[in-house]
Amino acid sequence: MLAHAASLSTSLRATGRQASPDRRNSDRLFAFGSKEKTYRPDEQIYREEDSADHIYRMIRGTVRGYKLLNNGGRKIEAFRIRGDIFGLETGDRRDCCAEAIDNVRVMVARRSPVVGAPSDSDTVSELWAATMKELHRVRLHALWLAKNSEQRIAGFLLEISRRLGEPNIVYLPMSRQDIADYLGVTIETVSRALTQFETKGILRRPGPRQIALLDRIALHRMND
Amino acid sequence: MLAHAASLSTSLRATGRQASPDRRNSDRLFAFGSKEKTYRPDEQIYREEDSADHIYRMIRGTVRGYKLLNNGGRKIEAFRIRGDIFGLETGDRRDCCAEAIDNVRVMVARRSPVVGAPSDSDTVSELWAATMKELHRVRLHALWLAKNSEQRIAGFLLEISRRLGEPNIVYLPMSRQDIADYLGVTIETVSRALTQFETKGILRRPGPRQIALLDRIALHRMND
DNA sequence: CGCCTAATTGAGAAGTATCAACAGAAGTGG
DNA sequence: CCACTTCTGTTGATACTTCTCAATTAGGCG
Repeated sequence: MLAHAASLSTSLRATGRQASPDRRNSDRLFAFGSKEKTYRPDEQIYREEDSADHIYRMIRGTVRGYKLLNNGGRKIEAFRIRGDIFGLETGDRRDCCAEAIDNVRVMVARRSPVVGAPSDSDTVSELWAATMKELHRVRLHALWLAKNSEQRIAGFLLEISRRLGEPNIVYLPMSRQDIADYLGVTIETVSRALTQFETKGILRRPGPRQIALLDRIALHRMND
Repeated sequence: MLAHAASLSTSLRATGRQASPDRRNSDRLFAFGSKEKTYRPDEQIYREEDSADHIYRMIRGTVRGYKLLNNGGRKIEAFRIRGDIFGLETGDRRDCCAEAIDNVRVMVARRSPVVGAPSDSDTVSELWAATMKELHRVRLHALWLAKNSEQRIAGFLLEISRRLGEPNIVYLPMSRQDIADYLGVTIETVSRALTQFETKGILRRPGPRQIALLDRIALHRMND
């Protein structure tokens, strides 16, 4: 029982840092009867109002989590990439959709055994870590409410680059429409900001889906 | 142990609904060695980078949780009112400030005993419920990224009215600047939207801090 | 190559911020 | 009690940002 307490406490403290995509970080969550599934581009993983029976860990590819707006629009809440855990809901029904952007491979675990496995303290700890990480991410996203389009797009580039391991060239898995729906702006605004950044020498675009960040400092300065 | 599993599961499911401000909902969290504290208007409760040792439950008054932006601005992340639990952090340091708006009374509990009390399944359950409720709230807030000023202000009025129990007249505890910083717009934009709503007969303003919502349906229509 | 879709660019309209002026309420001191 | 100050909120004019709609270009793929 003390072990339980210690691990829960540890997980609460550990989530200030970003968890590595290392599989071991969520081994316990997906230890019992979990299985792998694959999805094709634009294939739905779950819809709003589906029962929230399972949680997922990304193995490969990119997933968009989004809500359909009543005006016909769409708001993307998160992009999930390798190592991310998603599908943690507040109720027993999904409150957003999830669908594959490209070819996706995930691990799927039933939520009930995970939630109801109290003797395994590591499982509880991992669930806390994943939940706290998600809370932190959403809080940061909500901060963008006070930012203009340039700042949002700069922030997006830094975020996606960091999560992909800061490669020389970022290969964007998502379309301009996806980016726009994530940031709450239009595709034209995204496009214009990228053009402007390229003009200033902040980035270079070898192709529409490829972006080389030449000056991360400049991007950081916009947000701070 | 099965009781633990059941309660954890239950709390996950229960948080889709809004918890009532009833004290019993968080009795266990504040059962051990918690004490009450009061704060005067604009008094700081904690700062960013303070150690996140305690969690709080609102008894009376209103608190703003906010981050200072590097451009000198301020982004309010949440208003906390009677019954709300706040101070749940992802790391061991505060990542936002909290300060009293009016005369505030809170219950304060050390986080460590709460987190490290595994034998009390209700405590774990309540911590889950509070965390999940917070996650849900922040997710909704992030959705406003895609909304214009009119929609944000309509949404704010509905939110604050609902949380205060939908009285005939909403007495706003916070200033226009607070509202503006919460929504990511300017005070002038807030003011103009209120004027426009009043012109349309959607609301009436007996005073600057008093708003009578005459047509909630119209406000809902703006967001949907 | 030719088709189809995604992305970019341009022009004008709409939305929002900025700056300035004004109004009203609350507090202060005579 | 009144004059004065101060603070908050509202209103107006203008500049800037972002959206909308349309046209064009660039890439991907048969």
